[in-house]
Amino acid sequence: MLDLQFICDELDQVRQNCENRGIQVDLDALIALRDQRRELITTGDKLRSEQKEVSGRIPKASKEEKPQLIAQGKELREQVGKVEEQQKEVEQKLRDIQSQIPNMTHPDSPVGRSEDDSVTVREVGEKPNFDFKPLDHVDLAEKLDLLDLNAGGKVAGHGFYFLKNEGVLLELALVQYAVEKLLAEGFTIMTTPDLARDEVLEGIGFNPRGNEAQIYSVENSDLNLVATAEITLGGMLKDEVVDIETLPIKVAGISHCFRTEAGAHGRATRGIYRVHQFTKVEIFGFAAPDTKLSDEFHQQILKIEEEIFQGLGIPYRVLDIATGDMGGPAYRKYDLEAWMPGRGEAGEYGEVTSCSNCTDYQSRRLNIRCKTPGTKGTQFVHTLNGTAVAVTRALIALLENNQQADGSVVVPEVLRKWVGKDRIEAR
RNA sequence: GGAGAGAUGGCUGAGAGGCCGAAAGCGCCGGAUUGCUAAUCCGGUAUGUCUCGAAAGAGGCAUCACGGGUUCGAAUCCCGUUCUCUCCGCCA
Repeated sequence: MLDLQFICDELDQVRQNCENRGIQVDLDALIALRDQRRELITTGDKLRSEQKEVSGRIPKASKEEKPQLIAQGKELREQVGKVEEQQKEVEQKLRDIQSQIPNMTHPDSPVGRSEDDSVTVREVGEKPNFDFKPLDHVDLAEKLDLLDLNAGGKVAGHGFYFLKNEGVLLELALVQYAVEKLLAEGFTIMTTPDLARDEVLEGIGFNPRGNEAQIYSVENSDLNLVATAEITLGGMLKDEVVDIETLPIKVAGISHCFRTEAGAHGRATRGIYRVHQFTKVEIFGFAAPDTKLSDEFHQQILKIEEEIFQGLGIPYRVLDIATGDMGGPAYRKYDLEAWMPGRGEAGEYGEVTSCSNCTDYQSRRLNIRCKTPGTKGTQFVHTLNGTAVAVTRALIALLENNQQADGSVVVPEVLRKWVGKDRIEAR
């Protein structure tokens, strides 16, 4: 959520930004509601002030005066009630509009409405040159007995899967590898709840119960299965004020992620590219409210993500995501797309990680602030997030890039200590 | 799951219908003293929001977990929710 004052002060900028991001918001209605709200506050404050004054006189008033003052107090109470009701209504409408407005955008982010407008920053690593027709991860996993999609479908429906044998070891190894890396980078690691309340989801920028919600919600409760540990890690400091000296706070969480993928039918439905549940190691940061600092932090997170894929020996490219494709909370966003030789006709890039600087967009609604000693007031912190490893997609890239002519898959050096072997052979 | 106790500022903790945005202490900031450090003394020190102001600032209102209610008036009384603690039950 953007600051209301900022929206009103910089209306043209905000309007242009909504345009760039392909979001339609009725900003004029917002301004009208803001004015209404202001008026109601002024009237309400006056009435309350009067009410306080009247009730303050009562204990000292004479017996004769009292009944009249009490009657006056009653009258004022009713008026105050009415104004407050109106104010609530107006504020609800105001908030509805306000929360549709996306974050402002980094001046260097490419402007454009679709993912095709995103800019490739760099391509890293050598794509493998196969002297045979490479298989896709589904065929590979079947040969090596790493994955059971049928069983997943039977038990929970399409989009669920069982990992088996070295598939499991690879999942655990990828998690360990990411955790080891993040520890070395000074992150505090945690495992996190796989469920979270509506208000936390909303604070992070997810819409838990809308029509096209990507979220599984639990009936008769305000809980939802999390789509990412970004939700829980960000929610961790909800309503707190931290000393600015403690920033940046660097955390990382291991969690399951659940996504309904509503409306995504038919798009890359084969295999485990688009699934309803996967394991992820997520990077999260709380930074001082200074775009220069949070941008630097953002670059650090990107660097970590890249080093993780470099370490795995998987070729990838970095995309600077276009304004229209980055989602509401992000101020700037990068994606890593790994080379997936089994995708499409002759291999394609597929998204494996992303990282965003959300500046104060999430913290404003979550009410996460920091305080600078010796100064008045508080400021909303900046939040950042990124994927260290999303297991299923990393697994796809890993299997497809490391396949051999005989159908076996070479285990990347860095994972061998956990997988316990160099190569996964067909059974 | 059952029974009970509780939630107060950055922290600890008093207050039990009006004199309470809230004692005291800690912490922090400014100053005095000080060879340095420590100690001592004095003063200041919540957040949000609206109005006025170029600003410094001044004023109104709100906030004692959250949401309702009672009352002329609620941190204080009542109801609901969330969370914490203790005991019992169950359990990996």
